Amino acid sequence: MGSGLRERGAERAPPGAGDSASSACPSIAAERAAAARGTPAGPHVCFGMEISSHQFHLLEQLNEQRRQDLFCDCNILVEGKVFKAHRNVLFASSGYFKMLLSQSSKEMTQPTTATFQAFSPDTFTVILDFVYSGKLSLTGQNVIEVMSAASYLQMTDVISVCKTFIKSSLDISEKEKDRYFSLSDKEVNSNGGEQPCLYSAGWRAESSPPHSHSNPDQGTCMRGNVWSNFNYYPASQRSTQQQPSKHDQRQDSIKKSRHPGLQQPSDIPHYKSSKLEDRAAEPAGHISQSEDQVQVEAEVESPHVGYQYGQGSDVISRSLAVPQQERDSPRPSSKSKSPKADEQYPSMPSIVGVMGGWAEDDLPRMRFKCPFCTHMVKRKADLKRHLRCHTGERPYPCEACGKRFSRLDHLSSHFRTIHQACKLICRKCKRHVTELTGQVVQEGTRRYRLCNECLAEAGIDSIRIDLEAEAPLEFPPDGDKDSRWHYGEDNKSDVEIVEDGSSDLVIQQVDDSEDEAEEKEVKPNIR
DNA sequence: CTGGGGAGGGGGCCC
DNA sequence: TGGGCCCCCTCCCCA
Repeated sequence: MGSGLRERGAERAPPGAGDSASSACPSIAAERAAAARGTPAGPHVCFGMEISSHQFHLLEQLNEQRRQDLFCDCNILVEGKVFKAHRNVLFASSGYFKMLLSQSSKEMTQPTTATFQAFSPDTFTVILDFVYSGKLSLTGQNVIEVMSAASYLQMTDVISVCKTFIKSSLDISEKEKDRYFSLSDKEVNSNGGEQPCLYSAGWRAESSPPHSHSNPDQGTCMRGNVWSNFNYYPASQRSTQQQPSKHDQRQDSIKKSRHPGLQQPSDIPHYKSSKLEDRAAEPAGHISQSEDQVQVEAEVESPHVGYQYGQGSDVISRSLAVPQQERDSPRPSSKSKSPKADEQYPSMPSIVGVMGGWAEDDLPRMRFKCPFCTHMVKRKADLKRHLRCHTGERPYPCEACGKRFSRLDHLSSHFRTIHQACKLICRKCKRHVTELTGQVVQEGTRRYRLCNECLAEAGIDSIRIDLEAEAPLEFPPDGDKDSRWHYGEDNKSDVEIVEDGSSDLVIQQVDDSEDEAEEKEVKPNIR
């Protein structure tokens, strides 16, 4: 229902009114509309000159009018508290209001009234302040509710920022972060832009925010536990990601179909936890995500986005509105381990042990409750692991294909299955194969086995490959999750690869004994 | 349209 | 406490 109405609303939307799914800020909407027309936004159009403060002042004026209740033609009732606003601003900022107001647009003479029970007045204050100022005041206490409200109101950018806020509050070490960068650099260098992960592209590469309503006090101020002015630039204004290669596009298509965002963003924490979360606040069926939203989430999921770690007062730069010098400056040393999330981000919900029933010995049993949902676990470590499904943190990248995982065991499983062809089963006929009856076929970074019959059927000639070349995919040494897997770097020159011209296939002779030996050799390195 | 299989992801729990 | 295994579920692709 929601999506249908929303589409109708979008159809009626006047040009430049902004995209329901992606524009939470009117000025942003105007810029996007201009971009869609292939022209620069606003003042650029006629005179080629830009009055950078115009949009900011315009918004400021609208905000002032709202405060003084001037020209307000929309009343929003939230749990008994009345908020005054301008319908055109709401229309341009929220997909929900766009739908609502486009339906009631005929009665323009009467002020529109909307009533909400799904969130608190405080939460709506944050939302409305953002709409009229571009500043989102997030705290560890309100972020979940703000995200929920933004979801309700179909304000994708706000959702994205909330997600990033939560994500950035995780305990991700500096080392890990550096790994992202080095991985990114390496991929860019070695693959000429082929990389399925959107590590460094995005805001960091952005030389200057396209926002013309740059705020003098832009940036964040951490006052106690409160993050104020959690500013950001909408996803659509960030630099575009690098073009994936053919192979990655293929993988991306899979990813996108399965996960509407490159880095598994369907692990959109907010949605993903839905099975456990109390979703009473969400309207039925409004969750369908638009293309824009997918795009936004794909970019937001980029591990670097908005990550500027520091200690003490440096934490300020963690926000999305990273000061320019911060964004351009080199990353801090990877050797300095970042403090735990609890210490660094005290405003995040803490892990709380609760009494969860009774053990067999009639002693109360301590359990740990997830601060984001109703899930309870027996062990703190399990809760820590569980929290990743809310935050979307994926600290374990596959060096071979770049796909990231939230858990090391999942990564290991993925690697064995996809890149090591561990299953002694012919992928085509499903028969068991041995080193004599089958061979490993490499297709891109994927490896699987085919029996000789299926190989012959496919018209693929086999070739004996030096066993040293049999292990182009290595696990990192020494259990360090930050270590990387070297994708044939050392062996590359020795590998005799036979490519099947038609299908980009590479055949390697199966030798199970050696393969297993390789596995044994590899396995200790996983940890 | 449907069922089977592959892959990913989450939880429980052992080491 | 983290790593790893097992189990189960869901999603997606394909025949």
